[in-house]
Amino acid sequence: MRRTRFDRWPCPIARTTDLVGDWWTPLVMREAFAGRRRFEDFQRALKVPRAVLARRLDRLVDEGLLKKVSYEEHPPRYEYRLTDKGRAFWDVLAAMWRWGSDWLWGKNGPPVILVDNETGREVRPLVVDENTGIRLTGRRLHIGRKQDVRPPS
Amino acid sequence: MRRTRFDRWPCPIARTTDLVGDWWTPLVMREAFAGRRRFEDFQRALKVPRAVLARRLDRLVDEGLLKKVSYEEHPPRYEYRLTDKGRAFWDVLAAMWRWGSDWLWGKNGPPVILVDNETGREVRPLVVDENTGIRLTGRRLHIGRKQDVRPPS
DNA sequence: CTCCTAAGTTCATCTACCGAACTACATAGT
DNA sequence: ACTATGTAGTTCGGTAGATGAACTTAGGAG
Repeated sequence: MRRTRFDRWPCPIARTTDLVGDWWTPLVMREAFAGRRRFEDFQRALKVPRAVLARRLDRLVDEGLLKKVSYEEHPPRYEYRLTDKGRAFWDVLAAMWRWGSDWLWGKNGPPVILVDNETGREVRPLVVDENTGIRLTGRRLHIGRKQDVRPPS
Repeated sequence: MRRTRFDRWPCPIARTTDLVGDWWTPLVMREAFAGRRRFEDFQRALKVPRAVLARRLDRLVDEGLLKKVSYEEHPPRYEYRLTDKGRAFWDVLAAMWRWGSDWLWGKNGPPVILVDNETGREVRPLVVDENTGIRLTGRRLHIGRKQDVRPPS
Protein backbone atom coordinates (compact mmCIF):
# COMPACT_ATOMS: atom_id res chain seq x y z
CA MET A 1 0.00 0.00 0.00
CA ARG A 2 1.12 3.46 -0.81
CA ARG A 3 1.92 5.82 2.04
CA THR A 4 -1.05 8.11 2.66
CA ARG A 5 -0.68 11.25 0.59
CA PHE A 6 -1.44 14.66 2.12
CA ASP A 7 -0.86 16.80 -0.92
CA ARG A 8 -4.55 17.33 -1.66
CA TRP A 9 -5.71 17.85 1.89
CA PRO A 10 -7.33 21.24 2.50
CA CYS A 11 -4.70 22.29 5.05
CA PRO A 12 -1.39 24.03 4.37
CA ILE A 13 0.38 22.08 7.10
CA ALA A 14 -0.77 18.79 5.60
CA ARG A 15 0.38 19.67 2.12
CA THR A 16 3.74 20.90 3.36
CA THR A 17 4.10 17.75 5.42
CA ASP A 18 3.76 15.74 2.25
CA LEU A 19 7.04 17.32 1.15
CA VAL A 20 9.06 17.60 4.34
CA GLY A 21 7.82 14.19 5.40
CA ASP A 22 9.90 12.65 2.64
CA TRP A 23 13.02 11.47 4.43
CA TRP A 24 16.11 13.56 3.47
CA THR A 25 14.15 16.30 1.69
CA PRO A 26 14.72 19.14 4.20
CA LEU A 27 18.43 18.30 4.19
CA VAL A 28 18.56 18.40 0.42
CA MET A 29 17.01 21.87 0.62
CA ARG A 30 19.48 22.91 3.31
CA GLU A 31 22.31 21.95 0.99
CA ALA A 32 20.71 23.86 -1.85
CA PHE A 33 20.75 26.97 0.37
CA ALA A 34 24.37 26.23 1.19
CA GLY A 35 25.08 26.61 -2.52
CA ARG A 36 25.14 23.03 -3.74
CA ARG A 37 23.85 22.51 -7.24
CA ARG A 38 25.10 19.24 -8.61
CA PHE A 39 24.13 15.66 -7.93
CA GLU A 40 27.58 14.72 -6.70
CA ASP A 41 27.76 17.77 -4.43
CA PHE A 42 24.55 16.80 -2.69
CA GLN A 43 25.55 13.18 -2.50
CA ARG A 44 28.98 13.80 -1.03
CA ALA A 45 27.72 16.36 1.46
CA LEU A 46 24.90 14.20 2.80
CA LYS A 47 26.00 10.62 2.09
CA VAL A 48 22.46 10.06 0.96
CA PRO A 49 21.83 6.88 -1.05
CA ARG A 50 22.05 7.80 -4.70
CA ALA A 51 18.71 6.31 -5.64
CA VAL A 52 17.00 8.32 -2.91
CA LEU A 53 18.74 11.52 -3.93
CA ALA A 54 17.67 11.05 -7.54
CA ARG A 55 14.05 10.64 -6.46
CA ARG A 56 14.14 13.65 -4.14
CA LEU A 57 15.66 15.92 -6.73
CA ASP A 58 13.11 14.78 -9.29
CA ARG A 59 10.29 15.50 -6.91
CA LEU A 60 11.63 18.90 -5.89
CA VAL A 61 11.85 19.79 -9.58
CA ASP A 62 8.29 18.50 -10.15
CA GLU A 63 7.04 20.59 -7.25
CA GLY A 64 8.88 23.64 -8.50
CA LEU A 65 11.30 24.20 -5.61
CA LEU A 66 14.28 23.45 -7.83
CA LYS A 67 14.83 23.77 -11.54
CA LYS A 68 17.12 21.69 -13.69
CA VAL A 69 19.59 23.80 -15.65
CA SER A 70 22.01 22.53 -18.29
CA TYR A 71 25.61 23.42 -17.59
CA GLU A 72 27.33 21.24 -20.19
CA GLU A 73 26.39 19.79 -23.57
CA HIS A 74 28.79 16.86 -24.10
CA PRO A 75 27.97 14.81 -22.20
CA PRO A 76 24.64 16.42 -21.21
CA ARG A 77 24.81 17.54 -17.60
CA TYR A 78 22.34 19.41 -15.43
CA GLU A 79 22.46 21.18 -12.12
CA TYR A 80 19.68 21.97 -9.68
CA ARG A 81 18.97 25.57 -8.74
CA LEU A 82 16.56 27.11 -6.30
CA THR A 83 13.46 28.77 -7.71
CA ASP A 84 11.52 31.55 -5.98
CA LYS A 85 9.28 28.90 -4.49
CA GLY A 86 12.32 27.02 -3.27
CA ARG A 87 13.90 30.15 -1.80
CA ALA A 88 10.65 30.94 0.02
CA PHE A 89 10.96 27.53 1.66
CA TRP A 90 13.85 28.94 3.65
CA ASP A 91 11.31 30.16 6.22
CA VAL A 92 10.38 26.59 7.06
CA LEU A 93 14.02 25.57 7.46
CA ALA A 94 14.67 28.66 9.59
CA ALA A 95 11.83 27.77 11.94
CA MET A 96 13.17 24.23 12.17
CA TRP A 97 16.62 25.64 12.85
CA ARG A 98 15.40 27.81 15.68
CA TRP A 99 13.29 25.15 17.34
CA GLY A 100 16.04 22.56 17.00
CA SER A 101 18.60 24.95 18.42
CA ASP A 102 16.40 25.83 21.38
CA TRP A 103 15.14 22.37 22.26
CA LEU A 104 17.33 19.60 20.88
CA TRP A 105 20.63 20.50 22.50
CA GLY A 106 22.15 20.74 25.93
CA LYS A 107 22.86 24.05 27.55
CA ASN A 108 25.58 25.14 25.14
CA GLY A 109 23.38 24.84 22.10
CA PRO A 110 24.49 23.54 18.73
CA PRO A 111 28.04 24.02 17.41
CA VAL A 112 26.74 25.94 14.39
CA ILE A 113 24.82 29.18 14.05
CA LEU A 114 23.24 31.24 11.30
CA VAL A 115 25.28 34.25 10.27
CA ASP A 116 24.26 37.32 8.30
CA ASN A 117 26.58 37.69 5.33
CA GLU A 118 26.71 41.47 5.58
CA THR A 119 26.90 42.20 9.28
CA GLY A 120 28.67 39.03 10.32
CA ARG A 121 26.31 38.72 13.27
CA GLU A 122 24.34 35.77 14.45
CA VAL A 123 20.76 35.61 13.23
CA ARG A 124 18.03 34.06 15.36
CA PRO A 125 14.90 33.21 13.39
CA LEU A 126 11.60 34.07 15.03
CA VAL A 127 8.04 33.55 13.84
CA VAL A 128 5.77 36.59 14.21
CA ASP A 129 2.44 37.82 12.89
CA GLU A 130 3.09 39.80 9.73
CA ASN A 131 0.52 42.46 10.66
CA THR A 132 1.26 43.06 14.32
CA GLY A 133 4.86 41.88 14.58
CA ILE A 134 3.92 39.95 17.70
CA ARG A 135 5.46 36.57 18.38
CA LEU A 136 3.07 33.74 17.61
CA THR A 137 1.92 31.19 20.11
CA GLY A 138 -0.36 28.27 19.37
CA ARG A 139 -2.54 29.05 22.35
CA ARG A 140 -3.80 32.33 20.93
CA LEU A 141 -4.75 30.87 17.57
CA HIS A 142 -7.27 28.62 16.01
CA ILE A 143 -7.88 27.34 12.52
CA GLY A 144 -10.95 28.86 10.89
CA ARG A 145 -12.79 28.67 7.62
CA LYS A 146 -11.99 31.66 5.48
CA GLN A 147 -15.55 32.89 5.05
CA ASP A 148 -16.13 33.07 8.78
CA VAL A 149 -13.47 35.69 9.38
CA ARG A 150 -13.93 39.39 8.92
CA PRO A 151 -11.46 40.84 6.46
CA PRO A 152 -8.53 42.93 7.75
CA SER A 153 -9.82 46.49 8.44
CA MET B 1 18.59 -1.59 6.95
CA ARG B 2 17.42 1.04 9.32
CA ARG B 3 16.45 4.40 7.92
CA THR B 4 19.32 6.84 8.39
CA ARG B 5 18.88 8.72 11.65
CA PHE B 6 19.60 12.46 11.83
CA ASP B 7 18.99 12.98 15.52
CA ARG B 8 22.68 13.15 16.42
CA TRP B 9 23.83 15.23 13.51
CA PRO B 10 25.41 18.54 14.52
CA CYS B 11 22.78 20.61 12.71
CA PRO B 12 19.45 21.82 14.10
CA ILE B 13 17.69 21.29 10.77
CA ALA B 14 18.87 17.70 10.63
CA ARG B 15 17.72 16.89 14.13
CA THR B 16 14.35 18.52 13.58
CA THR B 17 14.02 16.64 10.29
CA ASP B 18 14.38 13.42 12.22
CA LEU B 19 11.09 14.31 13.91
CA VAL B 20 9.06 15.98 11.18
CA GLY B 21 10.33 13.43 8.69
CA ASP B 22 8.27 10.79 10.45
CA TRP B 23 5.18 10.51 8.32
CA TRP B 24 2.06 11.92 10.12
CA THR B 25 3.99 13.55 12.95
CA PRO B 26 3.39 17.21 12.00
CA LEU B 27 -0.30 16.42 11.61
CA VAL B 28 -0.44 14.82 15.03
CA MET B 29 1.07 18.01 16.43
CA ARG B 30 -1.42 20.12 14.47
CA GLU B 31 -4.23 18.19 16.11
CA ALA B 32 -2.63 18.64 19.51
CA PHE B 33 -2.71 22.40 18.94
CA ALA B 34 -6.33 22.06 17.86
CA GLY B 35 -7.03 20.73 21.34
CA ARG B 36 -7.06 16.99 20.82
CA ARG B 37 -5.75 14.95 23.70
CA ARG B 38 -6.93 11.38 23.42
CA PHE B 39 -5.95 8.52 21.19
CA GLU B 40 -9.39 8.21 19.66
CA ASP B 41 -9.61 11.95 19.03
CA PHE B 42 -6.40 11.91 17.04
CA GLN B 43 -7.37 8.75 15.24
CA ARG B 44 -10.80 9.94 14.20
CA ALA B 45 -9.57 13.36 13.15
CA LEU B 46 -6.74 12.07 10.98
CA LYS B 47 -7.79 8.55 9.99
CA VAL B 48 -4.22 7.56 10.73
CA PRO B 49 -3.54 3.82 11.09
CA ARG B 50 -3.79 3.00 14.78
CA ALA B 51 -0.42 1.27 14.96
CA VAL B 52 1.26 4.30 13.42
CA LEU B 53 -0.52 6.70 15.77
CA ALA B 54 0.56 4.66 18.78
CA ARG B 55 4.18 4.84 17.64
CA ARG B 56 4.03 8.56 16.94
CA LEU B 57 2.50 9.38 20.29
CA ASP B 58 5.09 7.24 22.05
CA ARG B 59 7.89 8.99 20.25
CA LEU B 60 6.50 12.47 20.88
CA VAL B 61 6.30 11.59 24.58
CA ASP B 62 9.86 10.23 24.50
CA GLU B 63 11.08 13.41 22.88
CA GLY B 64 9.22 15.55 25.36
CA LEU B 65 6.78 17.32 23.03
CA LEU B 66 3.81 15.62 24.67
CA LYS B 67 3.27 14.23 28.12
CA LYS B 68 1.00 11.37 29.09
CA VAL B 69 -1.48 12.33 31.79
CA SER B 70 -3.86 9.97 33.57
CA TYR B 71 -7.48 11.03 33.36
CA GLU B 72 -9.16 7.85 34.67
CA GLU B 73 -8.19 5.05 37.01
CA HIS B 74 -10.50 2.16 36.11
CA PRO B 75 -9.61 1.22 33.49
CA PRO B 76 -6.35 3.16 33.38
CA ARG B 77 -6.56 5.79 30.67
CA TYR B 78 -4.14 8.49 29.59
CA GLU B 79 -4.33 11.57 27.45
CA TYR B 80 -1.57 13.40 25.63
CA ARG B 81 -0.90 17.04 26.43
CA LEU B 82 1.49 19.56 24.96
CA THR B 83 4.57 20.42 26.97
CA ASP B 84 6.47 23.71 26.69
CA LYS B 85 8.74 22.04 24.18
CA GLY B 86 5.72 20.89 22.22
CA ARG B 87 4.12 24.32 22.33
CA ALA B 88 7.33 25.88 21.06
CA PHE B 89 7.05 23.58 18.07
CA TRP B 90 4.15 25.70 16.92
CA ASP B 91 6.67 27.99 15.18
CA VAL B 92 7.63 25.20 12.83
CA LEU B 93 4.02 24.42 11.99
CA ALA B 94 3.33 28.13 11.50
CA ALA B 95 6.17 28.43 9.01
CA MET B 96 4.87 25.35 7.20
CA TRP B 97 1.40 26.89 7.23
CA ARG B 98 2.60 30.11 5.68
CA TRP B 99 4.71 28.53 2.99
CA GLY B 100 2.00 26.02 2.13
CA SER B 101 -0.61 28.78 1.93
CA ASP B 102 1.58 30.91 -0.30
CA TRP B 103 2.89 28.25 -2.65
CA LEU B 104 0.74 25.14 -2.68
CA TRP B 105 -2.61 26.62 -3.73
CA GLY B 106 -4.11 28.39 -6.68
CA LYS B 107 -4.85 32.09 -6.61
CA ASN B 108 -7.59 31.94 -3.98
CA GLY B 109 -5.39 30.31 -1.42
CA PRO B 110 -6.48 27.60 1.00
CA PRO B 111 -10.02 27.38 2.40
CA VAL B 112 -8.74 27.75 5.95
CA ILE B 113 -6.85 30.52 7.73
CA LEU B 114 -5.28 31.14 11.11
CA VAL B 115 -7.35 33.32 13.39
CA ASP B 116 -6.35 35.20 16.53
CA ASN B 117 -8.67 34.15 19.35
CA GLU B 118 -8.82 37.65 20.83
CA THR B 119 -9.01 39.98 17.86
CA GLY B 120 -10.77 37.59 15.49
CA ARG B 121 -8.41 38.66 12.73
CA GLU B 122 -6.42 36.58 10.33
CA VAL B 123 -2.82 35.93 11.36
CA ARG B 124 -0.10 35.52 8.77
CA PRO B 125 3.05 33.92 10.16
CA LEU B 126 6.33 35.47 9.07
CA VAL B 127 9.90 34.52 9.92
CA VAL B 128 12.15 37.40 10.96
CA ASP B 129 15.45 37.94 12.72
CA GLU B 130 14.80 38.28 16.42
CA ASN B 131 17.34 41.09 16.81
CA THR B 132 16.61 43.27 13.81
CA GLY B 133 13.02 42.31 13.03
CA ILE B 134 13.99 42.00 9.38
CA ARG B 135 12.47 39.27 7.24
CA LEU B 136 14.87 36.42 6.66
CA THR B 137 16.04 35.30 3.28
CA GLY B 138 18.33 32.38 2.62
CA ARG B 139 20.50 34.45 0.33
CA ARG B 140 21.72 36.74 3.08
CA LEU B 141 22.71 33.93 5.40
CA HIS B 142 25.24 31.23 5.80
CA ILE B 143 25.88 28.52 8.35
CA GLY B 144 28.94 29.18 10.49
CA ARG B 145 30.79 27.55 13.33
CA LYS B 146 29.96 29.24 16.59
CA GLN B 147 33.52 30.18 17.56
CA ASP B 148 34.09 32.03 14.25
CA VAL B 149 31.41 34.60 14.90
CA ARG B 150 31.86 37.71 16.99
CA PRO B 151 29.37 37.91 19.82
CA PRO B 152 26.44 40.34 19.56
CA SER B 153 27.60 43.89 20.50
C1' DC C 1 44.26 1.32 -22.82
C1' DT C 2 43.35 2.48 -18.35
C1' DC C 3 41.81 5.59 -14.90
C1' DC C 4 38.81 9.28 -13.45
C1' DT C 5 34.52 12.21 -13.03
C1' DA C 6 29.51 12.95 -13.36
C1' DA C 7 24.89 11.51 -13.04
C1' DG C 8 22.41 8.53 -12.49
C1' DT C 9 20.06 3.15 -12.54
C1' DT C 10 19.66 -1.56 -10.88
C1' DC C 11 19.59 -4.95 -7.37
C1' DA C 12 18.72 -7.62 -3.02
C1' DT C 13 17.57 -6.78 1.54
C1' DC C 14 15.12 -4.95 5.17
C1' DT C 15 12.12 -1.37 7.51
C1' DA C 16 8.06 0.91 8.13
C1' DC C 17 3.36 2.03 6.61
C1' DC C 18 -1.19 0.22 5.20
C1' DG C 19 -6.05 -1.38 6.39
C1' DA C 20 -8.45 -4.61 8.94
C1' DA C 21 -9.17 -7.49 12.62
C1' DC C 22 -8.48 -8.53 17.25
C1' DT C 23 -7.62 -7.92 22.51
C1' DA C 24 -8.37 -6.01 27.12
C1' DC C 25 -10.98 -3.72 30.45
C1' DA C 26 -14.77 -1.27 32.17
C1' DT C 27 -19.71 0.42 32.01
C1' DA C 28 -24.70 0.35 30.63
C1' DG C 29 -28.72 -1.89 29.07
C1' DT C 30 -32.10 -5.98 28.66
C1' DA D 1 -26.09 -13.62 32.44
C1' DC D 2 -25.54 -11.88 27.95
C1' DT D 3 -24.89 -8.16 24.71
C1' DA D 4 -23.50 -3.64 23.13
C1' DT D 5 -20.56 0.39 23.56
C1' DG D 6 -16.33 3.15 24.51
C1' DT D 7 -11.33 3.58 24.89
C1' DA D 8 -6.66 2.41 23.95
C1' DG D 9 -4.19 0.09 22.07
C1' DT D 10 -1.67 -4.69 19.58
C1' DT D 11 -1.31 -8.11 15.92
C1' DC D 12 -1.12 -9.47 11.20
C1' DG D 13 -0.33 -10.17 6.12
C1' DG D 14 0.84 -7.42 2.32
C1' DT D 15 3.46 -3.70 0.05
C1' DA D 16 5.94 0.79 -0.66
C1' DG D 17 10.06 2.89 0.16
C1' DA D 18 14.95 3.22 2.26
C1' DT D 19 19.59 1.15 2.24
C1' DG D 20 24.42 0.14 0.53
C1' DA D 21 26.80 -1.73 -3.13
C1' DA D 22 27.55 -2.58 -7.73
C1' DC D 23 26.75 -1.32 -12.36
C1' DT D 24 25.96 1.84 -16.58
C1' DT D 25 26.77 5.53 -19.82
C1' DA D 26 29.36 9.18 -21.64
C1' DG D 27 33.24 11.81 -22.05
C1' DG D 28 38.29 13.60 -20.76
C1' DA D 29 43.13 13.00 -19.05
C1' DG D 30 47.50 10.61 -18.82
